Amino acid sequence: MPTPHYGQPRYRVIADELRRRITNAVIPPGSLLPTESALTAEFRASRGTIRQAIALLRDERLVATEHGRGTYANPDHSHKDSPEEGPQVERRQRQVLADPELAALFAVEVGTTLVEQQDVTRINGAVRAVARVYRLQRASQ
Amino acid sequence: MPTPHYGQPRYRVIADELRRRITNAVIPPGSLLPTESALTAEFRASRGTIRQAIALLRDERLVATEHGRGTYANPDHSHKDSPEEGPQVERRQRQVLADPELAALFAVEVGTTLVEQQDVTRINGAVRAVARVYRLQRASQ
DNA sequence: AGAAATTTGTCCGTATGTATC
DNA sequence: AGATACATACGGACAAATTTC
Repeated sequence: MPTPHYGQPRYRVIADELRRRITNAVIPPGSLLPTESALTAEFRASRGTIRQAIALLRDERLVATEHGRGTYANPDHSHKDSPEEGPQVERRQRQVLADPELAALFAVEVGTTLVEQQDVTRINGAVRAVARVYRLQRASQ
Repeated sequence: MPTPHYGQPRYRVIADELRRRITNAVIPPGSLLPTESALTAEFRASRGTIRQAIALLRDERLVATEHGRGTYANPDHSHKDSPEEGPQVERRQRQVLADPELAALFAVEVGTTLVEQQDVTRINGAVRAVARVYRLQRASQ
């Protein structure tokens, strides 16, 4: 068979199927996925395609791969039975003292009080990004 | 042809070199990187290896790829032709080591390499805000 | 408008290196 | 030491989006 990939690419279809099995606990949390060669046989895809699919799940932190061992499902078991889906953001604000780099940027003395706002973005409980925004403290009148 | 990868894998070495050129403006912001086949010739690596290197930079948001067009360096066209007085943003990426606080958030070891993206927003030349976003660096594939 | 060339995207098959058991 | 499994790398083929003529 040539290489037709109308619509969804093969590796995405395979990733979707594996994701379904993991979220439905067909592949239980903490257990090993089938080996790459087993998946190669099951999906009739090449190893490269299987690895592309697994790489997608790895980016979602849905699996974790260990060299020479295998690929584990759901490594972070924050299993509070909370069916969270979309990203969740925690926002926190605090005062910090300007280090030399920030002081130079804001053109203030080192040690000047700055306001730091920190946003922690989580996807499925795993931290995806930490954003910190620094501003000068607002001069009150 | 054998496939030795002593020490650093080739795609990582190539990614490091391309990252250097971009941050040193040897490849100016907004410009196109050499095509995959050109990079194949220059580094004498297969196309797959070149694409692996570029994928790393894409994960760092250091480049952006468009199907049929090419891969752009530093996709942050913040300066248009119009001399606006609005806020101007300078974006910069660098790799930093996780301090204890970030390590705890990302659930990684202290010293793990993170990607930091810093945006400095200026209004009329004065720094108004400094934003730093931290993300995990993609491990492999 | 249309065909050709260019460039990235997907997929395959294979070979070899490296880590774990 | 041997077997198993993932990691890296090569080369070839065709698909799809864009640009060029």
